Amino acid sequence: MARPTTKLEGIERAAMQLFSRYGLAKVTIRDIARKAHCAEGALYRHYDSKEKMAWILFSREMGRFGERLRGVLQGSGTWIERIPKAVRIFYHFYDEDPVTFRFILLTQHDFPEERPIPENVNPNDLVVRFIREGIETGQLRHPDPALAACMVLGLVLQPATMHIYNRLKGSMLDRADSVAEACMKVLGVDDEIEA
Amino acid sequence: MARPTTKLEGIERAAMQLFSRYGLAKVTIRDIARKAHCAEGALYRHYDSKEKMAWILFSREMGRFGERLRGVLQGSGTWIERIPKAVRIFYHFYDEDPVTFRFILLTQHDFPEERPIPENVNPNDLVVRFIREGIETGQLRHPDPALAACMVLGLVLQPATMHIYNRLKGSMLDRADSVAEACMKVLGVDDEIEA
DNA sequence: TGTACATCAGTGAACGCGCGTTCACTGATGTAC
DNA sequence: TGTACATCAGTGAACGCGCGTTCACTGATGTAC
Repeated sequence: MARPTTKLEGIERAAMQLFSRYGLAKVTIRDIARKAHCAEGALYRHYDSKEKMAWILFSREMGRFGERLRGVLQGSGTWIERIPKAVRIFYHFYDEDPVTFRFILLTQHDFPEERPIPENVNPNDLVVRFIREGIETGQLRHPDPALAACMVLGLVLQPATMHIYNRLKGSMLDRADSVAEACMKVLGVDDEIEA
Repeated sequence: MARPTTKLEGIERAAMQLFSRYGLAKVTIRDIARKAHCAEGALYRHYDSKEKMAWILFSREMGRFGERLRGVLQGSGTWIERIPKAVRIFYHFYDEDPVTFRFILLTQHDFPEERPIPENVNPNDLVVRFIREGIETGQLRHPDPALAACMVLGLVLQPATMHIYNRLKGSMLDRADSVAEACMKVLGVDDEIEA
C-alpha cells in the first residue's frame, strides 16, 4: 500500500478502512477526516453527502470486482475450467485487498432498494447466467438455476465471512481449489479429478 | 400472529419487525414506540438502552434457534439422516417466522466482539462439531472441518439471504431437500439416493 | 513580465437537526394493619 | 372493610449530545491581456 498521493485518495482509503471494520453507520465524518489528516469540510469538495460517498465507493469497488469476475465466467477455457478460476478470483481478491473485500461484504446490505447493483456486475446474476450457460450447453443438469447459484455463491462467500471474524486463518487463495471442488460437486459436474 | 397481549410484547414485536427490515442503525426509538402504540419512555422500563435491547432480543432468538438446531445435530437418527433434518430446521424457521430469521441474519454483524454468541448455540460451532463427529465416527473424510462447516453453512444461508432480497420466491422448506443433497455432496457423503 | 481575476481544494468553527435518554408525573395493583 | 403506603408499567415533554453539513475564508494554480 503506497502512501496516498492526494487528499481525495487519503479520504477514500480512510473511509474504506473504517467502513470495512465498523460498518457505515458507526463511522463518522470526523473519524474519516481524522484518519485522513484533513478537515471535515474537505470531504464535501468531492461528495454531496456521507451516504453518496459510501455508495460511490461501494458501487465502484463492486463494479471493478464484478468486471473481473465476469471476465472469468464469460472468458476463455472450457466451462468447467472457469469454475476454479472464478473461485480463485474471489479469494485472490480477498488476500490481496482484504479491506475492499470486507467493505463490499459488510456494507452490501446497507443500501436501499433504490440503489441496486447493476446486473452485469452483480455476482449473483453473473453466477446465475454462468449456470444457465452450463445447462444450455449440456454440461450440467439442474432444475433450479437460481437456487444453484445461491448455493454456490454461499459456499464461496461464507468461508470469507468467517475469515473476517477469525474463524478461519491464513491464506484464502490456498483454499480456492478445495472450495472449487465443492462447487463442482454441488453443481453435479464432478469429473473425478481426485486422482 | 396473535395480537400482542402486553405492551412489552408489542414493543419487542415492533422492534424485531423494524430491525429485520431496516437494520439496527436506521430504526429509532420513536419508530418502535409509534409502531407499538406506546410512549418512548415505556421502552426504558424494560431495557437499559436501545443497544442492550437489540442485544437481548438477538441473543434470545439466536439462542432459541441454536437450541433447536443443536437438538437435531446432536439428536437421534443416523449421522447422515441428521443433515436433511438440520436443513429443514433452518428453512422451516424461515418460512414460519421470517421476521425473526431476517432479524438474526441482518443484525448478526452489528454487535461488537465483546458480545459473542455463546458457543453451544452458535450455528457455525454446532456445524463444526457435527462434522468432527462425522469424521471421528468414520462417516466422512475431510482435511479441514472448519472450512467444510463454513461451506455447508453458506450453502444453506445464502439462499435464505437471497430470498430476503426477492431473488428467490416461494417456500424455502420446499427447497430443503434439494439443499440438503448439495450439503451431502460437499461433505462427500452422497449415498446415491437419487434412485 | 506584471496585473487582475477566476477557479478550486482545503480549513475548521459554527450550526442545527435528530436521536437516545431522562424525569416528574399518573394510574393501576398489591400489601400491611 | 377501609386506609396508607409501596411498587411499577406507562406517559410524553424536555434535554442535550453527537452528528452531518454549511460557510466564510485561505492559498495555490491557471488564464487573459
